Amino acid sequence: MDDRLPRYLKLRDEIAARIAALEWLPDQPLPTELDLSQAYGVAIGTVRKAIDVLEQEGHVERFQGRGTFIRRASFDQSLFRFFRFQRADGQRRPPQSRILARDVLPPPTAIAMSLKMSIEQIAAGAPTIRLSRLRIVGEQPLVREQIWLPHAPFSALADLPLPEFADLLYPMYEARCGQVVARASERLTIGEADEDDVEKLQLAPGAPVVVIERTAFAHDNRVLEWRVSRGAAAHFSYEIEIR
Amino acid sequence: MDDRLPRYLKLRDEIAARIAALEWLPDQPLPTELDLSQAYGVAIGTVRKAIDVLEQEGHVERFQGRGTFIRRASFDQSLFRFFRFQRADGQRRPPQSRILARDVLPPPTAIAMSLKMSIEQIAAGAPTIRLSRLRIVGEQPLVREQIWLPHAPFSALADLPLPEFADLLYPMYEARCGQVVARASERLTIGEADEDDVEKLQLAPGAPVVVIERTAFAHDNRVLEWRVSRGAAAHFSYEIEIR
DNA sequence: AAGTGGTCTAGACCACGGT
DNA sequence: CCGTGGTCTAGACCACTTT
Repeated sequence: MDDRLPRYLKLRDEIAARIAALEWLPDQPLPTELDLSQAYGVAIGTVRKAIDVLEQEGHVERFQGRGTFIRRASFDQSLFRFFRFQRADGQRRPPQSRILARDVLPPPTAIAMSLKMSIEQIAAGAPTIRLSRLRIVGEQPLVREQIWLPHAPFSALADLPLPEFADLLYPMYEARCGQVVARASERLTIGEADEDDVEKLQLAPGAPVVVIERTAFAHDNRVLEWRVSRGAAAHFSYEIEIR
Repeated sequence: MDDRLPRYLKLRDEIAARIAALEWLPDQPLPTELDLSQAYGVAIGTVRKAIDVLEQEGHVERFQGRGTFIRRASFDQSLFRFFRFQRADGQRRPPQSRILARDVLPPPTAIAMSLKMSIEQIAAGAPTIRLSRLRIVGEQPLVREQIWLPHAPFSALADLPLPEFADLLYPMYEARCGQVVARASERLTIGEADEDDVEKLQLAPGAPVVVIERTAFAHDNRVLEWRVSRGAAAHFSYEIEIR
């Protein structure tokens, strides 16, 4: 704790720590701004500025009249950020998901590193859960994914019958494992269709493929998930605003 | 002007209009917050909130002790956002630019639309300036670009001898034409190497190519430039934070 | 030393959501 | 109706830049 920091930033850190400690879940409001100002002995304007920062960082969301709430990432439309793909009727619905396989196994070193597993865990052969998944819009397989989860917080998913997996995983992480995804970081590259791409996505061998590697984080910066998604480059389109 | 809008947003709009009217250039400070609060008859906190918004939108930049200034876009590193490419010594320097050609001509309709030219202008065959450019890091040609500019504001560049073009265009737009780029929007897709790519970027025919279309805007939302950049997909890598 | 934006306070009133 | 966050005020003091 740096005494040179302004009060509102110190307060931000204190509240961020309580968020990281899971003191509130996305459906429970934080204390009101007045309560916080009294509890920490600062003016309400200072509390507001601290929460401004947390809001900009994506940790909380404010609703006038209701309160301030922990924010959950909502990437329902995330595939559509990268792939233009519409159903015949022009609608955008979350793609269907088909789990092809689930394995419980110690991860390759590179993936253990991406999951920020400790040296001890890696040496001890700590297991992970690997999901292989196909995402389908209409009848067309669009993207195939491999998803790696640390076993401990997600053990409930190691035994769940495959048919009970929903189309969207993040709500399941929250409902079944109490894990809230707060943010993610992604890396895009271009590769070539491998044998599985040819078979599962019906691509020509060697066709260009967009590869998206995503690391998803909790509010306390624990890595919750590492996934790699592959889809035909022909469908790829991505738009950015630069300021 | 909507009377239901809070005061700080109305004030934001007033200042934004003055920015759009080029009342200040990036090196001249805006009036101080105290001056603005007196000029508009609001409290200084309200002025600060209005400027907060303008700062978030990327219109202005604040410097404690110096003042508040119009922001210029600085995409010096913009190619490196998309292409991993290092010099032998690991440094990242802005790529060199070689202008291959400059033409003054009426644009194809699609590009006239992208430049937001009016129907009348298009019908009258209003000219544009087209630059063909190669961007080179070390000895390696990395990206080739076609850049289209509306003729009127950029006429100074229609006559400038090609050797006087600098590696970075946006500072030239400002210095020679008084045009400040405030923001841009980009669209990424994947294509195949065409004949020019094969020749100028030394790619195999049909090799995957990343295509970046950029529209650059002034503070008043005039389109200043439309450009398309093409580079080998093999060098492509892009990272995003999602919140 | 003078002038700028940054922090902090204390309090009033407004707009919205749920009871 | 009450409680929430949102707006607005007036003023004090701090940190930094320039003269």
